[in-house]
Amino acid sequence: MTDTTALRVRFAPSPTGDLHVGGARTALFNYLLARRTGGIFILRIEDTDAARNVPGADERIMRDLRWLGIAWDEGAGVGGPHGPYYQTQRLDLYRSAVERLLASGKAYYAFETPEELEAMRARAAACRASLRYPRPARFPDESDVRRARQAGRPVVVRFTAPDEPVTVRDEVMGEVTVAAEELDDFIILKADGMPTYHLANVVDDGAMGVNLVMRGQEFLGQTPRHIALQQALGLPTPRYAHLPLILDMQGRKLSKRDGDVEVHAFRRAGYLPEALVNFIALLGWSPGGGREKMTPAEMVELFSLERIGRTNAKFDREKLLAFNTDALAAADESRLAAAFDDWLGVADNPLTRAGVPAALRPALLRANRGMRTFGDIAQRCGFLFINDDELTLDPDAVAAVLTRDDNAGFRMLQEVLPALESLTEWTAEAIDAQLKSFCAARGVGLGKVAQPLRVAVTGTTVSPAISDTLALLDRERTLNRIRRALAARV
RNA sequence: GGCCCCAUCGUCUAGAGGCCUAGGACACCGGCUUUUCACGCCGGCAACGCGGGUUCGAAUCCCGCUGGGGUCACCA
Repeated sequence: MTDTTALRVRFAPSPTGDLHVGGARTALFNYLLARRTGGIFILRIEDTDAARNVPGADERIMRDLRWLGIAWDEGAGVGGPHGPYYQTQRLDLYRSAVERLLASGKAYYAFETPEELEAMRARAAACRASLRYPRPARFPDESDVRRARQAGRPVVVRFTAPDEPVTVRDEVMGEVTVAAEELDDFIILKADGMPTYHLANVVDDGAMGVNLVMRGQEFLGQTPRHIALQQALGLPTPRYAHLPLILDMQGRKLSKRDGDVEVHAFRRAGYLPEALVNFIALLGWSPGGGREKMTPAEMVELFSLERIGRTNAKFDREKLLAFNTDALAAADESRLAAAFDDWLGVADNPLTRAGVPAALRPALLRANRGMRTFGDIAQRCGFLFINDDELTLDPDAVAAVLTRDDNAGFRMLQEVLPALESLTEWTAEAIDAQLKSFCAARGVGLGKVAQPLRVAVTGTTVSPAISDTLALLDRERTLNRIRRALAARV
């Protein structure tokens, strides 16, 4: 194919909820292909289902795409020469398409109620067949429409499906032919005057010059309808590339049941967008050669339609977690700081509720190297955001570390307290040195001292390295907490 | 159920007839490191769904079976 015109691709979500990882991958692949080929990536909002639209969902989807680093050249939020990019603002276009179809006998009015259609479907199902709408010998005319309206019946427009088989040449799935009998006279204009997805999608792709449609495989079966519509409307048929699906670990269509699947949920949990993007890029695509870790720029460089697979992929959170751990470890200081700030702005946990002073952030990040998500910081450092007199010691931790062996832990606390009190330079390094010399002098392992201290100042057995834990907490609060623990000893 | 798509370790995948005693990553198991949890390091386990062909030779090509998924809306 030696097409010299630039590729025009699009991502066309309906604003019915947050962007989930499946949609994010579709958007990503379209974006990568556009960047790779010097094409244009369009974002169009398909909001023709008034009942399902969620106010603000469009903005949230855009917010999530931006966070992922997926930028669009034309579309909602940025404008462009083919706008507006919200389908509810393009209704005239669909109506005139319907008019043309009606005028040329390629579409006709129908008046059944949902209940009647349901009954027809039930009858068809009884004969173990799916319903094909019975096309009338004579198409209703305007006077029939008037009568139907007066009778309070719904008025829809149906497309006259072709009586020839339709072949989709899909660039991922190959050639797929659907027999004419499989095509039925589907609705293109709903009773509320809104176009259905099929019509609006085809009309807009035509109007926006979209010449390659890349979307989820669940649409493959609909594509013959779209091609038939394009032909009836005199529109060119774009290239198609249907992506394999992303399933949950049970092998079912990804849903909320399997845990959070929204991009925003991962942002709030403390994932890095580059890790998420890298991970979802590998669901259904592979650069080959065992290559996995890539920067966005490398993905653009390596991406190609030919390397998209055909088998559905399961969404493995464990592997994503591993990617995030690695990305966090690989991020340089400024990147990490920026991502942490971002996370503090969107997450909701004891840390963010307390408000983390900017001055404390670098130390927090340093003390938590090896974390898997930013969420780990909240788990490991919550003790910093509790008042000394409100800190409660976990009974299990006390039993295991302080009272056990005839209060060995408490006694150790008693002994190490003076060593800490005498320390004036309160840095992790100084604390570390002091604790080590204390241990060396007594001939005990650091663990024997660290755990009692950890329980006394955090109330738990888990926190950053003991020197970091104490340094983070500050001298006065550390000593105060040790004294309180000792005083509380029965 | 009709139609369509798919089929390599538990998972994501590499593999485009001999390079495969099938490679990598995650998970898992074992060990090391260690001040807790993580992190890190080393090692190990683990797959071509089944049956027929084609071929000197098949994970790679063809057919059937089985299994999985999608779709059959006035949702997209």
